Amino acid sequence: MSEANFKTENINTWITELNTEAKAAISVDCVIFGYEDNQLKVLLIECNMPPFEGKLSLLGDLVKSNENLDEAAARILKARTGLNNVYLEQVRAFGDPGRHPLGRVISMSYVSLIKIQDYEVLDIDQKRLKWFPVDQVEEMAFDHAKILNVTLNWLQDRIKERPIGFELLPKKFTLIQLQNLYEIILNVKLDKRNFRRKLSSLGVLKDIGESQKDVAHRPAKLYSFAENRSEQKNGLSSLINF
Amino acid sequence: MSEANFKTENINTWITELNTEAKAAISVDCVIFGYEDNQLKVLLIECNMPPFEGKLSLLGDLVKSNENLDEAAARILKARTGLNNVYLEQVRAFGDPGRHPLGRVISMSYVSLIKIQDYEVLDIDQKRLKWFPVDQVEEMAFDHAKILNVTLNWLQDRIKERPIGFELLPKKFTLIQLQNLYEIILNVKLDKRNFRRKLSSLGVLKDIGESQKDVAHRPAKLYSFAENRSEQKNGLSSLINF
DNA sequence: CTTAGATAGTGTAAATATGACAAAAAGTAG
DNA sequence: CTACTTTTTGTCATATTTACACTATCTAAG
Repeated sequence: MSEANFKTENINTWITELNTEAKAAISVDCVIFGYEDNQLKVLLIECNMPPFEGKLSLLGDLVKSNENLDEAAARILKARTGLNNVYLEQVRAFGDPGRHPLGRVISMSYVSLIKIQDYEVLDIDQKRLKWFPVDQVEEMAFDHAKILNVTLNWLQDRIKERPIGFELLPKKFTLIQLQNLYEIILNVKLDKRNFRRKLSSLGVLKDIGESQKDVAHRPAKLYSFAENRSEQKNGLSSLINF
Repeated sequence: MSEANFKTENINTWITELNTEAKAAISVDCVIFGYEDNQLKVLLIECNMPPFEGKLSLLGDLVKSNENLDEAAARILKARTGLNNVYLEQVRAFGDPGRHPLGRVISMSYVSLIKIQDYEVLDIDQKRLKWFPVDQVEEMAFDHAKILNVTLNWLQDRIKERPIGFELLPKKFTLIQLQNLYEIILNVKLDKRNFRRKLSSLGVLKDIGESQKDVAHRPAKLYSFAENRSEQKNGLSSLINF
């Protein structure tokens, strides 16, 4: 019986354990993605905690005692971007002992997708907060490089299955913008005509009858995202042809 | 500034917070699935902690201070089933305040798929441990009904994308068994010929040249799972025709 | 040995989805 | 009105999916 401590089904031992060795701090780290200049970017802050001074860090905070995990993530997101009601979802928990130099901290990573244009600079920490292209992020604090990596892989999987790419674009976007977004996030080259055919069969695009302005060529039509859960049968997997 | 506590980037406040309100107990709850008698079953234990005495509970334990989350899950699984090296994956974290009557406990749910025939009864707690068909689980302790529900949905999504159904069957199985498994987990009716064609195109089935014994009819051929990551392009989604 | 009973195993044709591919249309700038 | 840039659109060959029913193989009973 050294393998597992079944005393934990005894209430007194539970109480004891709950108050001693098993306690840890709980945090949430938000991986906030944006899309700008044909690049997938992530919002990071310069860390000032030893031994990671100067390294980049995800936006995280401890979870408050009266708060659930989703609420904590929403609070962090709101505080950093000023945004409410944006795409926000838990990815998974990271809890290696030793992942935090000050003690045991279990962190839930959340992914958020925001329309970068809607983002208000709330950089109360004097310029320590910046968008970084995901493929140009150098060293990170804690295990945040791993968290970012896992979360990015998660996003790549998810965007193939569900129509969430829109969350990263302005409310009105062109089909080329949308295609570029997919090409960049998935690191593939897509066929324009096939991409459009697939998308229109999904029925989530709404032609809003407007066009681009101020471009020195034929303006592209603008679309918006119409939630329309009709034909999600095959997801978007087949957008991809290598 | 009332929205988020940015003092957490100050090391002294971090240390303070890490040692006061933000601490919580960390646990892992394993949702251990098995498949038997044409039913998807989950291994549960009768809870003896007030106020949930007599209710059913997932198999969980506190995470030890020197242990990471995956290790904790593997330990619990080993202790309860005697099994090592089986399918085990983190699903997500549950951390509502108040989810545990004795204080704040953050729990990571893990899903495990086991070949129920390999399971050794390690019921040191006198018969409180039992397999329950997932659709016949009545009241559960804590928020375990929610955890079970989320995890089951996760399994249903995942089994459509990756060839993990095998994990629930004996090493040698028939195609009909495999089809039944999918039908029951996904709650759909599948076409025998289409199911087989799709599966053989995936290239993960190995005909082991044996057949069923002791059946009063034509015996079915036995197959085993051959890890063969060739053609996972479309997953198994198209197994399904409604 | 024959037959009945039970379940396993197999093929094909029609519809749909995919992948590869290029020319015409719509605007701006000079 | 011409040159330039970028958007938009269709078709055909191939692959995949769906719908559908009969034959093969074994045991058991007579």
